[in-house]
This record gives sequence, structure tokens and C-alpha cells, in this order.
Amino acid sequence: MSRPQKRHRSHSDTLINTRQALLEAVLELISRDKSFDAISLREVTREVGITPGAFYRHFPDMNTLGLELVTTSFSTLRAMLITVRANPIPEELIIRRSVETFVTYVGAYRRKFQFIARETFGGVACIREAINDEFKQLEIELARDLSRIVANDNWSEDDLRMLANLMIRSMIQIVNQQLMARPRGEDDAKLIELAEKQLRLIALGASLWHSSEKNSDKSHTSTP
Amino acid sequence: MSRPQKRHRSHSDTLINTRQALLEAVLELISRDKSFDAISLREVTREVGITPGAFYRHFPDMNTLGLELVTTSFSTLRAMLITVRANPIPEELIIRRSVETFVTYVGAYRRKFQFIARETFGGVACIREAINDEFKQLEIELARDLSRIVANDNWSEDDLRMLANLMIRSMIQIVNQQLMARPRGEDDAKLIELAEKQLRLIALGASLWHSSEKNSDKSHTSTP
DNA sequence: TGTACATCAGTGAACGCGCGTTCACTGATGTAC
DNA sequence: TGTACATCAGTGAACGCGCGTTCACTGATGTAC
Repeated sequence: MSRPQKRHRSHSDTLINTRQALLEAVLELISRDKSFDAISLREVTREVGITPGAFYRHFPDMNTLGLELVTTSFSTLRAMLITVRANPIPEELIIRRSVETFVTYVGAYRRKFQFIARETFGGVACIREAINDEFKQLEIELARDLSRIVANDNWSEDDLRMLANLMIRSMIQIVNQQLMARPRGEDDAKLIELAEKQLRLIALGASLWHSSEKNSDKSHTSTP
Repeated sequence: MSRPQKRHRSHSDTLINTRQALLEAVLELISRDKSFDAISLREVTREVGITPGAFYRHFPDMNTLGLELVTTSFSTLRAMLITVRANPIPEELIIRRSVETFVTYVGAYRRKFQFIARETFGGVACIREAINDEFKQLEIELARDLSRIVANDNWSEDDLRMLANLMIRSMIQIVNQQLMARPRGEDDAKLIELAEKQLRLIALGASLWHSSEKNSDKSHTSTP
């Protein structure tokens, strides 16, 4: 994008560029209403402008390419979460700024988020499992961060994992709802307000959780 | 299943049974790791044991069949929600019973829930949109129910829709996490506990929402 | 600077296969008399 | 009860097409001397 394209290409340049183009082509086809499952190797090479056989110079098969897309898509998602958490802003604005960050990132990297959304429960087992593992990893990282924030409160490790799971899944939920809406539609504002309120409600629950709920009806034996 | 199969079949019997078998066959293929997108008409008829051409006696194309699966799958989901809300049980146990109902239904109708999970963000636009519409409908219904329950509190209609959205999406989130885990795995118990805690945290937030959060930082104009 | 050789991304033809759709047909069942 | 006819789910062959994978090849680039 930002480099001049006129000069002759070396072997390694061609390798890198075509590889990248193949990955991009799959994201493009995903965004044109296809599951990864239903995208053919020939479609991908056609999109890039090479012959089908040339595909094998870069990937042994489509699933390997898909797994690499999982990695790069989650890099973007991680970058988003880092942006959300890094800014030292007044507590009152954390939620609003977070939702704004979600919306910005989804706008900028729509196709990667679409790929994750579609393949989280998609038909290719190895990709589905890779995505699931990445989410698990994010939860662990977030739980670690949260434990620093609430260090002096009496949160158990299990409850921190529970909260991290709820926060990540809610965020994904919000991102997915934005993906389903018309791109850049006029109901963007409504969706932002909805997301803000939901996160605020969860935060409200969390702020009272440790003291009021932790030990209530813990024993399962009392039910008749 | 429950009727004897030995007697001769009338035209209409054959129609109904084969039709049903075609719908079942697609659910079966979905549960064997395929997206709807990637299931061929021939695979479906092979599964049922008829020739490809016979498919057209029952459906004009695969998408029409898929849309009917959306309808029947959501009938099951609605039945689940009715079960959750119908039982007049002590408030303290509502959440536990709800999660138990989720687990029971997912166990009994696993393939229908798998179909919904996979195609909610799947590659077939008309099916994705039909599922999205059904979810919207469920939210409207739940918001109406909630308005009766909190009639004397000061919940706005918007906030009721927001809460209904959060509750439905959280429920789906829980169901989906159960689908991703090993079927009937030993971590079922852990998942149930996780789901219970999350719903309890949301309920805690909701119980305090109307009074404490409703009018705070409502105006967006004050941010610098 | 010029020549000989190695590398390797991409070519293009070929293969056997499963695909969706069509169509004239078959044969079991239901209906009218 | 027996016969003639209508209905229609399912058959089986055929069609052109796009698929994944293979393989000997080409030709531009980089390297050694």
C-alpha cells in the first residue's frame, strides 16, 4: 500500500506479496458471504490472479492458510484490547471510550472480525478450535490484569476468570452485533448506546459482586 | 419414531416422511462439521437414500430447506424459554433452574442449537438474516414480559429492550459455550457454575440499574 | 563488465470426481364408476 | 368386487462445470567467478 510498486521484484518479494495476497483474498471472499468451508482453492487463486498450482508454493493446503488467518486476526483483536486498557483515563469514561474503540476497530478491520465471527462456530474443526484457544488465552490475560486492579478486594481466582469470560464474551457480542448491522448505518449511534448501557450494567453488578454475592447459597445440598 | 413403520405408505405419508428426513439429514451433516454453505444437495439426498432429482419434489432449493430449519430450530428455542419462564418457582432458584433448563435442552436438541450457532454468522445471507430476525422477535417478547414484572419500577422501554438483549445474548453465549465443550464432558459442572454466576452478576446489576444509573452522564455534551 | 549456473514463483495442461439441474420414465396408491 | 384412470414420489441417465492435485516446464532474478 505505502511502498512504490514499479521496481522489479526479487524472489522473496514475490513470495511475501503473493502470500499476503492469498490471505487477503480469503478475507475478501469471507466478506462476500462465504464460509471458509465453502471457499475453494481455485477461487482464491483466481482472486489473486495466479494459476491454481501456484497456491502450493505458499501453503500446503487451505486449512494451513486459515490457521494463519486466525493468528493475524487475533493480533488485531489483541491490539484493540491493549488500546482499551492502556489509556489512563478517568474511570467514568472507561466504558464510553471502550465502546468507541470497538467501533473504530471494527470499522478499520471489518473483514478480520467477520472472519472470527463466522468461524468461531464454523464448520472447520481445526480453525474453530484454534479460535476457541485464542479466546481462552485472552480470558487468562484479562483475568491476570483484573487481579491487579482489584488486588485489595476479596475476589477469588475462579470469580476473576468468570468475570473475564463475561467481559470478553460481552465485548464479542457487541462487536458481532455491529457486524450484523448495515456497515456504517445510521443505527450505529443506537448500537453504541446499547453497548454502553450493557457494559455499565455489568460493571455495576461486578462492583457489588465480591461483597454481596460471594457466599450466598454456595452449598447445593439445601434444595429439596 | 413412535409410530409403527410396517404398513404401506400413502403418497402423503411418503411426502411427509421424506421431507422430514431431508431436514434431519441437513442437521446430521451440520453436526458432522459442515457449514450449511458447504453441504451439497447430493450429500443430503445420499444421506436420505433417494436420488438427487427427487429432492425437488420437496423443496425448490437448499436455501428454502435451510429457512425451514431456522423456523423449527427457533420453535425449540422458544419452547426452552417458555419452560424457563413458566415455572412459578422461588426467586432465589430462578437462575439455577434456568441454567439447568439450558443444559437439558442443549442435550436433547443439540443439533438444532448447533445449526443456530453455526448459521447466526454463517455464509448464507438469507439464513443469517432470518435467524437475526428471530432473535429480534425473542427480544421484543422478553421485553414485554419484563415490563410486566418490573411494572412499578421506573424502567424505560429502551432500557427494557437493552436488558432483554443482554439476557438473550448471554443465554446464547452460555448455550454456545456448552456446544463447544465436549458433549456431556466432565466440565459440564464447571460450565453450569460459570453460567450461574454470570447470570447472577447480571441480575445484580439489573436490580440496581433503574435507581442508580438511569440518569447519570446522560448528556454527551460535557466531554471536552 | 561478462558468462555460466542455481533458484524457485508461476505456468498450463491433464486427470478423475462430485456437483446442480433436466427430463422422460415407472410403478405404487387412491378414486370413480 | 373389478376395471380404468389420475396422481405423484422417486428413478436413472445425461449435461456441462468447477473442483483439488500432479507435473514437466519456463523465465526472471541472484550468485560465483
